[in-house]
Amino acid sequence: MSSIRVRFPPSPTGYCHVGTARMAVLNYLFARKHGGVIIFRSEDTDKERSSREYEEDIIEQLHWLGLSWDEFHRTTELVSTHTKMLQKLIDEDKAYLSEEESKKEPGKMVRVVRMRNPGKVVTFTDIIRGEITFDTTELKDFTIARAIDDPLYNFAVVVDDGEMGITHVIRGEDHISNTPRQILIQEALGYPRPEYAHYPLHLGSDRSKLSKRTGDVAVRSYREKGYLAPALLNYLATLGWTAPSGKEILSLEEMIGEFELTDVHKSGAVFDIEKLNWYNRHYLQAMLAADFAAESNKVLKASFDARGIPWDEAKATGLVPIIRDHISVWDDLRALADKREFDYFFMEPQPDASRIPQKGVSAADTIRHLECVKQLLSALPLSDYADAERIKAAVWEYAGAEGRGAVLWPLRYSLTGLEKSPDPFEVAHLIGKEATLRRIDAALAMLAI
RNA sequence: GGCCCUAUCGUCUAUCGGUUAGGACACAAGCUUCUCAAGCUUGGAAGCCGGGUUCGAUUCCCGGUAGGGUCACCA
Repeated sequence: MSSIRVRFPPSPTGYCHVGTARMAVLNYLFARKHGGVIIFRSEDTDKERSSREYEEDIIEQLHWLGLSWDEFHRTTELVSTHTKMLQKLIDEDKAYLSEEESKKEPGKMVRVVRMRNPGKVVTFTDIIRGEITFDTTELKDFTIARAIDDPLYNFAVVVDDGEMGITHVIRGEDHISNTPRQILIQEALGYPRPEYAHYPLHLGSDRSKLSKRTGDVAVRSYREKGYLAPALLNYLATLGWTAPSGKEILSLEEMIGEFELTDVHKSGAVFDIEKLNWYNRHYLQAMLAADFAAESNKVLKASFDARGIPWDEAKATGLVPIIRDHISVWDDLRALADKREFDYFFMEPQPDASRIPQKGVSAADTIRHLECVKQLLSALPLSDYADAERIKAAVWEYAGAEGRGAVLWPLRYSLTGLEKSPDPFEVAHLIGKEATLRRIDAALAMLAI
């Protein structure tokens, strides 16, 4: 039996940020590794900026990533306890009500609660960074509540952590300077001090704070672009943590098995979209064929529908293997489809006559090659079109003798109308014998003019 | 600016005083059925600077520099 208790304390003031996800992942791995309890606590003390919509998004995205928790709370639902503790501090003269002019609304008088700062040196041991010391006198008598029934974050956090028996506070290093304040409140209230672990923040490509300017920060936008949950999860976990085994590709279970807070790095890491893409490609390749095909067809169909091109499910399904090794993210497929990269599978291509011959090869020779290939392919029984390898075998000898490029380029270009595409055998296999011969004829006709 | 934290290839990192400083992403070249993609092979690429400690420092200590964080009646 473990007594470890951690928390996910996001403030619902925006859509689930990748930083929030990373915080949750680290807490999750630690808690699950040690059989601890995870408490999701929505830090909604800022009533003006918090909203249920954001809270729901955070819950939805964390679930999408595969994370879970054992208890759910909202800070604002715990205010009566906060008020009680605030009053206790005031009664003991460890805090006091202070009548001052409002900073937010100049001219208006408010009664905030200020901590009576004992002004001492606070030292705490961080699991990731070791000993950290602060002289708290410079903090003066800091504010802990806007009013007796309206606590500020630093106060609410300490009370909630204390009441919920939190044993490990795992959070980003932006909170490291909050820690001495919180320890002061904690000591005044008599709560035990939890273990602290402050991990470094991840940075944007220019090493500044990751923001909308340096890249996407919302988990939902990665999801919308077609990143896979296990890929984002894997990347986020290994950004700032290295598994002892040295493995870079790890499932959630494997990460739990290998995770230790002491292996979390001390320096900030740049969020590298290229590496995320690599992870995503890996997980895309690992998808079950049927699942991949279903999603692939969905994305492709949306593009075709949008452009009014007739949809052919069977052809699209045949395309799946080609798509599979051309994309890293589903968005890549969307972009390819919108750029008409796959249109030739569904409709006649629009080749440019001048580009049918391979560079340096005459039109006359090209016509001759195309005629020969046409003979070979037309002699090939329909059943052989079920296998690209047999189509290849049919023309391979001729192409080898006459120059592969001189033969294969016009073949492929005639079938696709594109300078870049999968090989002609694969294409012929997918569009079938009839279309293959028809397209060769069309190319021949263009060249004859 | 004060305080706190950090510092190895372009990026993510390994190294826990002695290594030809290893790996991954990205990049380049070559190969593999014309093009593209994938794959395979090969290659270039790093210890911020200055002092110590030590027989020996990337590693330990100090200083500098740089970057980040934080200095709210936000969280």
